[in-house]
Amino acid sequence: MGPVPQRRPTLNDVAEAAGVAASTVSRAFTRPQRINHRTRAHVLRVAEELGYVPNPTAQALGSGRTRTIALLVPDITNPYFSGVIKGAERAAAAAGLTLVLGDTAENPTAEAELVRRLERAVDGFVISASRLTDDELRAAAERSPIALVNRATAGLGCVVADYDSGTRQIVDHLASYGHRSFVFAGGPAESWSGARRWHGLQAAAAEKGMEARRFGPYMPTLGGGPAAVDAAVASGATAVVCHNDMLAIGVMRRLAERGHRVPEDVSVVGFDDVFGAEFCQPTLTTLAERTADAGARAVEVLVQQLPHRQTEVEGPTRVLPTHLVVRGSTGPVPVRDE
Amino acid sequence: MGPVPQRRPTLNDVAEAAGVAASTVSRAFTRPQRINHRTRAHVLRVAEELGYVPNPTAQALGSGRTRTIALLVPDITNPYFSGVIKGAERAAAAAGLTLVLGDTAENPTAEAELVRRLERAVDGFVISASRLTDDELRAAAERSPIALVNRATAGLGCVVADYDSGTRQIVDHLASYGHRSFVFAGGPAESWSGARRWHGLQAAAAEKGMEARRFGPYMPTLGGGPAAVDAAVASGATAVVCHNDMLAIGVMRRLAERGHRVPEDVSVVGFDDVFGAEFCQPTLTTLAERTADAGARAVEVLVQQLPHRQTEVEGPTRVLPTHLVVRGSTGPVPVRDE
DNA sequence: CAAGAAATGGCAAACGCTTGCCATGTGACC
DNA sequence: GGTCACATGGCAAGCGTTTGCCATTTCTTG
Repeated sequence: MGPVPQRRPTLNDVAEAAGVAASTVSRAFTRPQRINHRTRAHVLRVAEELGYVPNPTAQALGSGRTRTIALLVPDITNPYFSGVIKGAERAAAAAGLTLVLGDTAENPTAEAELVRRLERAVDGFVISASRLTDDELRAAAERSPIALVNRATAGLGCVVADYDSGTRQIVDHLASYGHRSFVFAGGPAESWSGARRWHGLQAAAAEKGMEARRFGPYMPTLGGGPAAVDAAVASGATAVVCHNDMLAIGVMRRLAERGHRVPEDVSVVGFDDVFGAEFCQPTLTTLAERTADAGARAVEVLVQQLPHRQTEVEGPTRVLPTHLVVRGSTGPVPVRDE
Repeated sequence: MGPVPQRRPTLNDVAEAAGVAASTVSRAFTRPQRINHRTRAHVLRVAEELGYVPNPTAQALGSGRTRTIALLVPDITNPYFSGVIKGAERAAAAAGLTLVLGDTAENPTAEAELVRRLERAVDGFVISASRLTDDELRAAAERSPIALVNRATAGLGCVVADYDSGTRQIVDHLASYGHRSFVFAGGPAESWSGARRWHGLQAAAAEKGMEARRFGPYMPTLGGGPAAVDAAVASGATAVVCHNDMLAIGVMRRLAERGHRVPEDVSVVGFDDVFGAEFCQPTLTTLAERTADAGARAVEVLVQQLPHRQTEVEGPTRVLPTHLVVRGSTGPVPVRDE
């Protein structure tokens, strides 16, 4: 019933069949220029005939390289990360690497443990929206190459979205609709991108002479909406900028429940432009990032740090552009009768 | 700049430090009952002190088991699979297994190649919505244990949604609204679940004396919408059941573009209840599956087939229930003036 | 044509762990 | 006290590659 464990040909079988030493066969596969062209062709042909496929585990043991990298994300189900995953998947495949996926459940402890657990099994990590501290990250980077997505930590390879420009776009947009203030519904306290977003919003608001207040932290999910709304509404805000789209959509739903109209009574802005932002009700104005690009780029950055890098794709573009997608959830500031 | 390759303690280091043989240390970790309780405690303490962590690669080479499984999905970005991934992730972690993720790009060739490439690197596969033929799957199963999600192939472990019941629910729902016929906008021809869905719909329609017609195949994505709509509208359908939610949403958008109202002019039903279905415009009536459960269950089924299974969780429930979520995209059949 | 360089292939030692088999120690039982 | 089964630990042979080093050949050059 189970699979038949019929022995598969090994490198030695090929060596014997081809009448050469095992080392020659090995090199035929991994060091083409280290071996005579004709010998190589011969070996390859014999290998082909035998149906030989190198055993990745043995290769890893021998070489110390697993040709595998790990991608850690806080929540696989969050569509924001789907883009990162997809991009990383592609880039990894292109580089001949296998990708293992880890869900850290938005949890620093789980993240640290996952790193620990996978450390020996992979050649490096891409960590998206890490919840670890800079020191923890640097410590981990002592042991494995690491590239970060949406998190800048000195000394590590990082790929980040351009929040300075992005937040300014948001603030300008709100200002142009006459809003004189807004509320920021913050996400997890450990979120680096959350901090960047708030920082950028504050700076842009100051430039424009607008008032910005922060509430939270809230869960960056639909479920975070109610709490955020209740606080924001109580404060009399005319616009609420949310840590991400999930929260923004949760906020809009809660607003609807409470009888507030979007955007007539209050404008809502999100971050990420996730799948769904363009068909929720109303459609969501949000700051779009190039998530797939970020994932792919991070893998490239990581590959640079791997021993025996062959690619030299390195470009300076590690800050990825963002752009505001204006939809139906933002509008003119309401006229209050007070 | 790169990580310092400081040597990590090996099993032999621990053995030496503990004054026992390497085999004893090995067994202390992997065969608790094969060794004296006190010796084990001692070894474990020494290992702890040294910061020893077994090298998974070496373990794999020695034992032939990688403690890693692969999950193959047609499209990581499709929120339907996010649930499966999440469930599989959890179950794998619970079983102490590492999960490798593969995106087959809805492509049988890519899928087959991925299996081939990972075969030696993992202990088994969970394949979701496989596009391979039964024979191909069985051939692959000769070499590695395989569990299937939403695909039944004789001889393999399978976890499927209860489409017979689900499609009947859909048809009953439409019938109760007075629809006398509907159109099915089909997905990829190789899709097993697509076939099951259509089969169930047909059977249920026949029971109810309704007429059902099938169009397609269409891309099971937003982009598939336009083509599906153009065909469906031309046929004068009052209801269109779509292969999945992505297509359904694409269909609704196209309908709106073409000036048709949902559900007043035409009702739309999807499958999967993906994230977004509850807040698209209008909200989508759809058949919900327990995707995370399916992912988790499939991993359990796979684990059963692995050598040295310890769990005996096996239950007969491999057909997971489905339920229709009625929302705003379905309504009474329109009164036509002809 | 000699001498040194470069190309090529082989040998054998890792890589770090697992596991079959054997030796010893221990207590049970008669 | 002797026999035996069992518990426990050690030995050493793998597992299938990679790779440093050396020996031969084959080229280059002056």
